[in-house]
Amino acid sequence: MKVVMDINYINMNEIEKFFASKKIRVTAMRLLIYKFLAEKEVAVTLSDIENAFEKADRTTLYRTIKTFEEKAIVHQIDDGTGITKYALCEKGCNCEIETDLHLHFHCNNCNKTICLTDHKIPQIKVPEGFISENVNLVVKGICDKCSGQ
Amino acid sequence: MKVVMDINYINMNEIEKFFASKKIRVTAMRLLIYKFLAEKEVAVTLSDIENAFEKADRTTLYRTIKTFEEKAIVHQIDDGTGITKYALCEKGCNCEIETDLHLHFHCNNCNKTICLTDHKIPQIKVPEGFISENVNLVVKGICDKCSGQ
DNA sequence: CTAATGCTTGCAATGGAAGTGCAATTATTG
DNA sequence: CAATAATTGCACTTCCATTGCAAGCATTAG
Repeated sequence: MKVVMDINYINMNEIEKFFASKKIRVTAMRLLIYKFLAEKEVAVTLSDIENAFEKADRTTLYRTIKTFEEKAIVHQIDDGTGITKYALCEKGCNCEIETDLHLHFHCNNCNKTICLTDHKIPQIKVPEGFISENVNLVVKGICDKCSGQ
Repeated sequence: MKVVMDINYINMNEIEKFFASKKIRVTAMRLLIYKFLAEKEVAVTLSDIENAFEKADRTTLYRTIKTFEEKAIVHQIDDGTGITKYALCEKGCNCEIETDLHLHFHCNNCNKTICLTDHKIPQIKVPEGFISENVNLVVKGICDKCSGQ
């Protein structure tokens, strides 16, 4: 796939180094998708990415995201809309590590889902015999932009 | 649809009264599905119900569950598997009321999802400007039955 | 530099779950 | 019993997730 590289080269170099550190190949598609995610403040669906890159194949986007997920570059968010969303992991975010989970906010008005990375999930107690490995917490309501009006 | 009523009649009468109090009609299908849910300790998917009542149409099961949901007889659970699950509301469970939310536990081993009705969700703080209306919390790990071995 | 290898991409197709329109059936009410 | 309203079953449709295979491109060994 040929793309016009109208994107910041300095940034790109950094991303390339980042990809190398994650031991994945640097491809145009991956760079573009990474950049797209980095520019968004909200979690996106596969369809969002699809619409942003209409020339690319859905499968490629899908597998790119899956690759990112495996390498802990993005994390999946299940916000209860039924559609899986994705967002870049923050610096130092260790999504694989159970204790590092932040919560997600889903706005019922604008339908956007945001990572509240500063808001760690409190310790949840589970009954005797249960072993907690992972916690998913989604708060639904009205986001700051929608409530401000 | 004709069904063999090989089920406890005394129970059935109670369920009928319950349905009446919820202002929904008593039908064979609804009684059977309610009984099915009551006998399960875990949240079930539409497919689970489908497999249990192979003679019934999927649409009927689907709409029955939707009716139950509207009348706050069952509540939906989104446990992150991507498939919506349902469980009976407990006595006094007010799923419509945001403050009454309990957490759910999803076992990564047996793949079952359980309502931990005794475990209320702690108050979650959201940033300035955000309005919390609803909280969904799913803990994943190993359940008591699977960890006991 | 070139060939061999392996990862990446695109196309086509599949599968599963959710949801809807309509007609037929069943229950309720007057 | 007749009229009305709710419920059920069938046939589709839509949408998202996922996979197999072949072609293309990048990396490595020689």
